[in-house]
Amino acid sequence: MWGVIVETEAYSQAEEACHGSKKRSNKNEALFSSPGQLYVYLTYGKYYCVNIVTDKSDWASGVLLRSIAMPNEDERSASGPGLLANRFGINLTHNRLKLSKENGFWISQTSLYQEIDKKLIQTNRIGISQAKELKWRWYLQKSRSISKRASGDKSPPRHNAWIPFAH
DNA sequence: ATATCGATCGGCT
DNA sequence: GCCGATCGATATT
Repeated sequence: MWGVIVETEAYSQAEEACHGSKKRSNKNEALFSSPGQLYVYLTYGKYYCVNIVTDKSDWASGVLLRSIAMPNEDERSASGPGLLANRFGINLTHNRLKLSKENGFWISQTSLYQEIDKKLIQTNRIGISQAKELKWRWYLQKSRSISKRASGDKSPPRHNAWIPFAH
């Protein structure tokens, strides 16, 4: 099972919206681990969210995977962090997992890369109450698989599918 | 088109 | 008891 990551958000210990900005505990320990590991948490009692740790150890950081466009699937099947985790079967047992082929989860460049329109929109993160001013959310402008808009965002296009996964 | 709301639950106060 | 890095349904402009 695979797809193209089309929407992400960044989080860092340096700002208040990051789960690791205030306390370090068993719950968020993964955020402080080394790059390439997963930080998975339960949100709203219902959904899991998946981050990839990016910065050095002992410095909380992560990129939240928000949407993935998948071939031969509904364009919204992994459109949003909770749906994404669901679709890929990721839960708390994957917390602290290191990305690698051996572990069954990894990221690589796709052969479709040349065909994809790589224009990005950079805007505000969704669902946070602090550090709202930071524009640390990015998505592929032409993707049809973007999650709901942040307030004040312009609507992502739902026409003009950006090539690969037309049904 | 935006706004509000309920479901659901582990961790914290 | 309160609160979420959510989602889908419903209500309202």
